[in-house]
Amino acid sequence: MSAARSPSAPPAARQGAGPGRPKDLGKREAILTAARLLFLEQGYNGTSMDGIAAAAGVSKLTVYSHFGDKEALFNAAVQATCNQLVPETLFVADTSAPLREQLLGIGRAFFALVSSDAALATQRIMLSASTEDHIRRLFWQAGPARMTAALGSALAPRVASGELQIDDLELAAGQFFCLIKGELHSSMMCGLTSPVCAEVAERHVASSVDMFIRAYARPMRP
Amino acid sequence: MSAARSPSAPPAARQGAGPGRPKDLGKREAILTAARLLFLEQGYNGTSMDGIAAAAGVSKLTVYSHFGDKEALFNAAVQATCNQLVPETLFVADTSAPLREQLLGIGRAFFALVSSDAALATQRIMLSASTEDHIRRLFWQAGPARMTAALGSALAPRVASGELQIDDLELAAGQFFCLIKGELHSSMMCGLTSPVCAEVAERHVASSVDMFIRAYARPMRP
DNA sequence: GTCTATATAGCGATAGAC
DNA sequence: GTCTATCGCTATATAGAC
Repeated sequence: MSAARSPSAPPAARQGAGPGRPKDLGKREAILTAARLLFLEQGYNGTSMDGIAAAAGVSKLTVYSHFGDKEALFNAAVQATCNQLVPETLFVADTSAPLREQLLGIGRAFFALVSSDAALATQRIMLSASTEDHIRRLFWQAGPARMTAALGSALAPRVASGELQIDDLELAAGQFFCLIKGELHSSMMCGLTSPVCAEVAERHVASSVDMFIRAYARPMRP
Repeated sequence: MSAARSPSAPPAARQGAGPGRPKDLGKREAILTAARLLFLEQGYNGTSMDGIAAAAGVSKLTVYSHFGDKEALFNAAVQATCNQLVPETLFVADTSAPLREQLLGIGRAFFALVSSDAALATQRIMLSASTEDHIRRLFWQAGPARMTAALGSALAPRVASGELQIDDLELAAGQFFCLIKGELHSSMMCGLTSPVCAEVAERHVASSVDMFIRAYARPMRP
């Protein structure tokens, strides 16, 4: 239902700029881009190699020649997406700003990250029953584990200075991220409130930060 | 690879007790039970109608005669599982017990619920990309929405008495459940720490409850 | 009302031509 | 190195016998 292309048309001059560039890398990149998009949109089982080849503008055998089989292509797409989604420098331990401002900044960035369409789709794929456990663990290491570790490091100076009273830094970091995600994130994963308006998001982040501060800020007895 | 049954053997006297019972209801129930189990174990796409028929001990056409097609059977399985998973009476507003004890009881029950294999599998199915949004919303109404509303009602007397200082009850209830689930739940969804030991779970619930109390218990100025 | 056997279609992976 | 055409397998859904 998609054979509208005449078989004698030259396939070149459609992908990039000049015909003299190395075709290999361009096609490989196009395949990987198409695979990432389709896997995120339709899941592993819902995506066919034919569809990836068609979306990339290449033939199916070209896909198989670059990546071995479907699972290898899926792994490559997962790696690429994870590496792009989580930035290298997550949070700077900015002890000069007030605590609430620092937490608000981290909370806004994290909520925007997990609320993005790409992240929602990634989580759907990762938590799907058809995804194997070793892929899920790979995602856990590349995503949530790095986040909690980074937040723990960012919060350590506040604990050392006595501004925060936290026994278990990793536990508190996990609690912070769970609050920031909140039920809003769960409802988005369930298809409700798909694009949450900026004002609602800001109020949600502020509520979470304030609750975290009330629970962990220095109590009355120094 | 499973044709070990002789075709001349009578298929009766294998399902229930007596041959005089109505076969219709028994087979329908068997099909629904098998469908629920397999859908939870292997997801929608991963489960075949052949597998359901084999697990139920009936033929494939019997499945099609009772439920119209695969999607209708899936919907029926989802409805049945949701209705069974969430108990009718969730929490009693036990204002006689101390606050911490009440929250610990609710937290233990909720954590045990969302950590059960059935609930984990249900959430995998619900959040999967292949599940349609209207099914997800149905699950949201039957599950999380009822939980937060019930906890809000259970906490209302504590707020009225001044023991808790909460502006938005629904928000606080959602925060409580997010804390109880915590990163432990996310890691379980990702295949790590599959059966969490009782001691770890108890410490996790207690940490969440204590943080909630520190954030929302009556401040120093009455 | 139920079962065996089959039609139809889509997908993953491959053979051979250019 | 790339494309067209094809094999083998599986799954949904159905036709006809008992």
